[in-house]
Amino acid sequence: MALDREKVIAAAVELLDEGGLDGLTLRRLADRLGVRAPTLYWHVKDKAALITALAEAILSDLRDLRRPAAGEQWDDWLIGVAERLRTAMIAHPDGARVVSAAPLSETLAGVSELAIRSLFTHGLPLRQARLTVLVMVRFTIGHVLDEQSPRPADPFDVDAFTERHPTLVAAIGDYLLDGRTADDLFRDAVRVIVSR
Amino acid sequence: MALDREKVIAAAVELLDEGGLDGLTLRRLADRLGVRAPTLYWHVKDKAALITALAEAILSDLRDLRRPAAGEQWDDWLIGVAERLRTAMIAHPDGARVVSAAPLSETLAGVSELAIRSLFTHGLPLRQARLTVLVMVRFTIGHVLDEQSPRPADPFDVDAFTERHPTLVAAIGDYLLDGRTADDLFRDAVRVIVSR
DNA sequence: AGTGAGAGTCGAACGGTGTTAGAGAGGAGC
DNA sequence: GCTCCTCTCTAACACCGTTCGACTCTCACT
Repeated sequence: MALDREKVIAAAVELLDEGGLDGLTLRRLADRLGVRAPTLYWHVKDKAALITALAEAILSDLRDLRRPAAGEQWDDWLIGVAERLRTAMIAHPDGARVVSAAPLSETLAGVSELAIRSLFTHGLPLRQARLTVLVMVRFTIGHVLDEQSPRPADPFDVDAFTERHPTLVAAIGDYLLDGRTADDLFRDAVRVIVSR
Repeated sequence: MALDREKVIAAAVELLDEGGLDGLTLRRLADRLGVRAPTLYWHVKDKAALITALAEAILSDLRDLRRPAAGEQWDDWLIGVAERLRTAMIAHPDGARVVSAAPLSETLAGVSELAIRSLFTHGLPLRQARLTVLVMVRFTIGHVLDEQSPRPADPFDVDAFTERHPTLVAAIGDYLLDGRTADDLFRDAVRVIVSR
């Protein structure tokens, strides 16, 4: 029944799910574990280290990533990877903020490693493989960051916005016709990157 | 000599430049303005509102953006826009963090509006124009976020990292040969997005 | 059995943070 | 003279991450 690092991080994920990154506090985390705040410093060096571990936990779904199946197109495969990355982050409030706050995720490095190697194996020049994967990963983080950012709470004047940015609004409107979802938007966006 | 919102934001930019986002504190900001912290609430609703205004200030260089010149290729033009966006954010520590923390930048909406319209004018279907601009903007933010994130301070074992991710390291090494810079990497990355 | 060394937790405190309430100074307009 | 509005203040609240040093408990070894 002893407390260990793993339990601390698991509880931190719960707290993140309930109140976002701002709701994650060392004192609250300690409360949940039936312990006082200074105790956490025995298991975790820092709050920054906690968030790094949190990022790793969020991305853990990507750890069992497989290379492309025989006969699978590399672009379809890479789109699938991007979707899994987005899904993992979007599963937790502020998930993208947490991942982008972590200096260099080991899991993300593993994903990039595998992806570059797979694209290279499928005939892309090494440089292009690297660029494609880099753009995919960073776009996905930027995109989910935007998806998860708070909607403007201030009195937001839609009409004035439409008047200032008619083409932007028309583009959104055009896109959201016939039942397209945010998932479709993301997939089509990634297609821009991996278009062969 | 009276304090106004504009001066508050200008001082906030100075403070951001000196100490990053963590160094930007309402009390420190008040100090610099020769005033006490609660006074700031007369000029700015919130710290969140201050950061939103800060994002607008950071992006203000993009306000005088011109449409593509006659005969200019739309892809070259869009790369230039991406470079200006990156330059504006990179000019301040945590610039990308500030921009990504702001809910929806008016300036960024203006840039997107102009870019979508320009690409559409140059013959791209509206949907593709929108997707291209969306990916460009969000990739650029994600990229600069990464460029500005603190290098891993922990004892970072380069050899072990290389052993775990050989292709990733080889890709970086290959890229940084013959004097290529981070600017070149960014331009080539954006090229992946706007390849016609 | 006694002792010593860790592992793990604690109370107390430090120096900070954003934010609110309410009082007061100063000038403009009647 | 008086009121209204703009702007700044003091005081305080409820937190925050973090450090220090003391305490308990368990276990291995003599």
